[in-house]
Amino acid sequence: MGIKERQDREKQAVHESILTAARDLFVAEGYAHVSIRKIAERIEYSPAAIYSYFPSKDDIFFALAAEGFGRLDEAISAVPPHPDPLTDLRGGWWAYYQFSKDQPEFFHLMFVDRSVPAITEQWQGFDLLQQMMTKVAARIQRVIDGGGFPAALDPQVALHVLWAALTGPAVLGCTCRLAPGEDCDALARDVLDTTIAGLAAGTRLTFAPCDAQRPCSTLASPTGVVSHEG
Amino acid sequence: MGIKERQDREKQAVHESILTAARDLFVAEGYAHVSIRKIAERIEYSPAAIYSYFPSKDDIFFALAAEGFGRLDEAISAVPPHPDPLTDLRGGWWAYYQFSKDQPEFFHLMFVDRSVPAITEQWQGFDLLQQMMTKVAARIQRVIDGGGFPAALDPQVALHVLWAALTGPAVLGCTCRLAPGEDCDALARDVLDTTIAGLAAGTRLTFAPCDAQRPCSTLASPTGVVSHEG
DNA sequence: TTAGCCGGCTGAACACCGTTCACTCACGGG
DNA sequence: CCCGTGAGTGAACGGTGTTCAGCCGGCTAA
Repeated sequence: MGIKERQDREKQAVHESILTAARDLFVAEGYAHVSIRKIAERIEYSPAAIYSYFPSKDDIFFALAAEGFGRLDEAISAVPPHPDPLTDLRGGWWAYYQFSKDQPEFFHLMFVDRSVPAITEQWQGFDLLQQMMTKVAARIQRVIDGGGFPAALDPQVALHVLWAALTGPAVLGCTCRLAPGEDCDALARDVLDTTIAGLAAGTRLTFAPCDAQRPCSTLASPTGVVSHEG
Repeated sequence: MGIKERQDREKQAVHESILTAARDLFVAEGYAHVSIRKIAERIEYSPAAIYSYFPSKDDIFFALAAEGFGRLDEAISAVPPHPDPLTDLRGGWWAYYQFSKDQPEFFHLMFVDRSVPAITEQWQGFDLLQQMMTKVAARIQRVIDGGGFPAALDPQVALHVLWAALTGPAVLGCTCRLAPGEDCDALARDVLDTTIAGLAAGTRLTFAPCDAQRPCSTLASPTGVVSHEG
């Protein structure tokens, strides 16, 4: 009896079409111009129908954010490895910055936006983000092993410092906070090189990272709850 | 005949009360929760009345952003000068980061928000921003003169690198992109120290700043750009 | 084959939003 | 004193996210 299966497939197809419509609108016109009614019009359903697939508009954007991490991971993974660990690390971070230019709406949603509370509330729950961090930490470790960074440097700390520093030019770029004509790429490159140089110089660092191995607080909220239904 | 003067004063008072109401709502509930109707209710006028004082809601937020630059300038100026130029510079940038924590809504509006086009369109028109940049450039010059930074370092470039780098942790902090329990202050401190160390190390920089003295008419042409990105 | 149920979907509505506009009416100028 | 001006209003327009009663077609059970 394949009826149930067919129905499930049909449901899944509509679910997917909602995300596709949202994504298309989102990329083309930006987060602010995506509305439930526009999505509904695209998929030729009534606005109310969407609510049997997603509990709220926010959940659609949460799903898009999750997809964004996949895209970012792909973009970073697409960089060919370089034999020199430092150049390799640099390439990975440059891909992160490039992502903010190539997919500004995704970048903004993932790393800047405040209007989708679920994204910040479930920040720890983005597995791909955690995996990317692990991969980058490994690259940093290789630099340390190669003598490019001090042996005392904690890869997790360096990761956060690089991430934070490079997020700056990415944000200034995608929110148009540079003078017209100023080259955001050059600024990002300078920030990246300067940060790498600073790390190499063995600056004393104070940040205490949190990760699965090293949970850093009792504040760890259970979260959960998001039922994308099934 | 003080009638005109009184009328002007009254108009000015209402104008001011609109900004006050908007600011109070804005700081208390965030940009997203400020509406013309709520402002109108606070000042006990009809929503339509506001439109004879501001052409649109965006213009109210533009005015608040301009005010924000005043607040930021005050915050930075309030840091007592330090005899050591590098410590002095560090203190100024720390005040910038602290501003993002003390006035997150203002910071977001000024440096992150994309929903008020006027802010980015008139970015160059914020005199206080230009003045702040000039002041910071002077502080950087003092560090250079004191030997803390290489003589070849362009203060304007260093300014942009520091600004961009430090904006990163500020954004990650005020958009809740760190794990709960992770210390954003420590991260900001590390980014600041790392960036300063990187600048001191004499990293070759490529950014071409624009300012009144050095308008960058033609799009800055990066010389010999590396291609990690492909 | 048919009766009945189940659930996906719709239309209408609610409570908001920014903005516009015809209108009122108190006030000041002549 | 009368009239014009302009500040302020109420109502409306078109939009938003979201909810809900009810319809109806397809599936299941008899």
